[in-house]
Amino acid sequence: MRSTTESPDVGESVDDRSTRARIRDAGITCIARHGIKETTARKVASIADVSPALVIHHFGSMDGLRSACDEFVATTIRDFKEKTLSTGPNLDVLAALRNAPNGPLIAYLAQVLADDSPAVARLVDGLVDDAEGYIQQGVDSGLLKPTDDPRGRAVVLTAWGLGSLVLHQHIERLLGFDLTDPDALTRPTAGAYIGPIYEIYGEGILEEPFATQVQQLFTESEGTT
Amino acid sequence: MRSTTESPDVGESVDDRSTRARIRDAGITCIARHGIKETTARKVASIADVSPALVIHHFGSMDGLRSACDEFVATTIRDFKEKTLSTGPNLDVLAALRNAPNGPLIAYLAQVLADDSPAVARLVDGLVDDAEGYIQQGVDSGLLKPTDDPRGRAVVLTAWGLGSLVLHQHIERLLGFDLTDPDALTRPTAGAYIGPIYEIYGEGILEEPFATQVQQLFTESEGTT
DNA sequence: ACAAGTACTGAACACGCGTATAAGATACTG
DNA sequence: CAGTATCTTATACGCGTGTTCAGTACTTGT
Repeated sequence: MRSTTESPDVGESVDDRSTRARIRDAGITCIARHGIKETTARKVASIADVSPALVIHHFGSMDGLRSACDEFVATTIRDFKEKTLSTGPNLDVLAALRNAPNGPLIAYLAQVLADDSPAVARLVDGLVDDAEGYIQQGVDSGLLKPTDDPRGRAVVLTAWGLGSLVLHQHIERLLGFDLTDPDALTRPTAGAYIGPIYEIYGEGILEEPFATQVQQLFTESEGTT
Repeated sequence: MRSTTESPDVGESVDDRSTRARIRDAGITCIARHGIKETTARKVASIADVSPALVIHHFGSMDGLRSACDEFVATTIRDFKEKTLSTGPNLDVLAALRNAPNGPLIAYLAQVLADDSPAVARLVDGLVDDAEGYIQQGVDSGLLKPTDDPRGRAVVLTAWGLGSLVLHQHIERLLGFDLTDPDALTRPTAGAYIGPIYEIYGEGILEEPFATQVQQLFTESEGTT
């Protein structure tokens, strides 16, 4: 079908290292920087150094570009997770993604998570699935306490991680720690954010007698559903 | 100055129960339903059943309307919190707001939290302050464990609560529980969300030996700042 | 070398947007 | 009653948007 100067039988990868990929990456960059609604065909075109018409020519519409960006980010994340799955259990949903090299993935996520799309929904579902797996690993290896509701715990932990990412501006204002920074974990202010988290993860925040009391309150009202 | 058919010396309240307030409420409703970027002068005008020009006439610009909405929601929340402050400590940032009667406050928050604005930043800061106060109360009364970093704990807990709110669509998809529902806490699916949370709040998720290990790791790298 | 098809651009279209302006309606003040 | 200030609307302007279209450069297959 289409080829540049290389062998045309590779299909996807040839198609991808060309202008079309540059435009897609420009879209990801623009969304990561300015958000979805501020990402216009002309801005993307200017970043990719092409004409606005070419954006439409390659992706059909701005919606098509959006889908392509979502899809690409999702598969990139999935691929990267597979590669680093052997790192072992991790409670930070984003820990693995931080080391990913392909552009501003985390900032893109922060912008896109709030505004729902099918690809993002699938991505989040995948992250929850992974979290559930990681947690199970942790339980098996004796690092994490077991639970009656592994799925619920995975959803809550993922929501906390991703939700904090979406609110990164507030967290940065309040703690001086920017979650969208790729090197966030090595910053000196990282402890201000991670410290309280692992304090809660470690021992909880409820005093013992009250903890078991609340615990029973909620294990009564469910469990039989 | 301005009055309808009532005494003109009350100032604000007279100004407020009239068309201007209807437009402001229409703005809040529209933002809560469709988000900020989708909230246009014409849509707001249609909801308030007035002409688009009147929106500008009363608020100067769409930015003015946005500010007025932010301000109104913020003061409404602040007022309501003051009224129900005697309820005692609470770990759910939104628990108090749920009972607030004035329209879709929570849905408004969910739409606005991601997209920063000065009023929202102040509101979030206030919520963190309140959380810190609540937590201190809890510690004093023996319900909550003390911490070396009360501020950090308050920020993290608030971020978790608000972040989950922003991601309500994902949580609803995964757990069947809608955080923007004013009566969310009475729904039968509430336990699926609240259960895991209070399990973590109660006992944490890390097994004891590993917990203290991680704990020391992070108390070493900070504390001296 | 020639035909065909693809990559790419510049200009233009229709549309929805925020907003200004002028005029009409309405209600207070004297 | 007239005068005046405010409320409210209809209309229109300018702009940025997504997208279309005609046309040019270039690459590819034969």
